[in-house]
Amino acid sequence: MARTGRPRGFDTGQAVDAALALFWQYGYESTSLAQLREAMGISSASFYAAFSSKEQLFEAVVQRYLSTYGQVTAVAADEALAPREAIEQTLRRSVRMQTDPSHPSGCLVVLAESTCASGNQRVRDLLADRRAWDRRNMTACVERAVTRGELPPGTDPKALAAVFHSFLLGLSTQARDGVPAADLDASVTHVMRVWDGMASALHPV
Amino acid sequence: MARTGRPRGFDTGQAVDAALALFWQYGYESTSLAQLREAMGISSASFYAAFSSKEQLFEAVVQRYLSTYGQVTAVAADEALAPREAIEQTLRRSVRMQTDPSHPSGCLVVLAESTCASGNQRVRDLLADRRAWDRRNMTACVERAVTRGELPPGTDPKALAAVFHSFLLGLSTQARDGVPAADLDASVTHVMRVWDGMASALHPV
DNA sequence: CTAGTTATGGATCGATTGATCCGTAACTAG
DNA sequence: CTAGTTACGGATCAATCGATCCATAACTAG
Repeated sequence: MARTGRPRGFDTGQAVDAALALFWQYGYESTSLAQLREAMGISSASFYAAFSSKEQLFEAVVQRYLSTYGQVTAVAADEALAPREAIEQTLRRSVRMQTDPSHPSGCLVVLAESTCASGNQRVRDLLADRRAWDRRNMTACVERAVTRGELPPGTDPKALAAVFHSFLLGLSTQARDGVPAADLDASVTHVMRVWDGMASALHPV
Repeated sequence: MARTGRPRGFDTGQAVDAALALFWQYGYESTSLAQLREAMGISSASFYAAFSSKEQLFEAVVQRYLSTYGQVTAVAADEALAPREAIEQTLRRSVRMQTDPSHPSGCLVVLAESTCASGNQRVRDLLADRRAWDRRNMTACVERAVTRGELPPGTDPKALAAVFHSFLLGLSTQARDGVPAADLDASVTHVMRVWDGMASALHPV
């Protein structure tokens, strides 16, 4: 059944996508309501009727980002994949996504709120939670690899995961600084040697 | 000879240090003039007489940062060191510095302006220049290693440097997210295996 | 001493911030 | 049709932004 009252004059999904592009480019605090309203093509009243506040809009934007672009890191949580493959694919897909010229470079989760006023702790936590999730997935990959006998028993999962996660986080700044995608993709091949170096201890010559 | 006129009632160096702490913690845009003036304990007039503008104060702050905390990455430019040692020390010192609880975590150069309003491009460039400098130093380390016969002739300096630089850049976000220094230091040991893996091609079994 | 110079506190600037309010338009239910 | 509901454009809010101005204080040169 159709809802009563005057119908909304704009598409909420498209408005969130427009906001996503702005928050991704400029970050949370540096994107103003005026910018958002102009990109959405709506008035102040319509904005608050639809999204309640800047912060709640940002939450919707993050949710949208995570369910689309952000999915590139979800392979790390796929237990059907071999652990090494899961991590390598996480890195390669992240490189490709973050350097895609059809949208702002880097990752919104890393860039949108690296530093912020103390009043926006909620926004920071929102993104920090996702980073922690990625980190846990990568750590779990290493732990699974040890269980499966693909890495030596003495492996330190936290330290090894920190290598790949740090590399992943650094991609955002590199992408923003204009490092070519080809260089980044080649560097993924190199960083995966960390894994192989650990694994080679399992096959003594 | 003493300068004429009423003497300054505060120490400029201490004021810059106070500003450094704020910009490091909250970033450039999120640190307000009111915060800065309160931390410095001076009035608006004194502020502008001494520093001209928020942007110029930030430049002084960056200069101060680079000549102190930021020196941890300067070892990468030291050609007296063995290239591998230079890179490893850059990473280890960065871990120690960025996790030191006596000041804000992470690196100001990476965190203070990852995203910004279009009007602050100047500030962004200021920090991006330093990141590019670090990157060039690390690339030069790899190139020197090839010249010195410590890495194979076919090595891709850009790709290999991208591994270490991406790892370095990622440290800031990890430090902000509270990853323990011990985990990060252990991960440096692991990431250096990328270098050793390349170098081992020089010594076929 | 006086004249010149610089720094000070504090009021204040115009612009912009995120957010609210109001009268009206556009729709549905009955 | 009328009554009820929701969305609209646009004016406007208090707060804060970075920055400026002015009268006065505190110093030096002569």
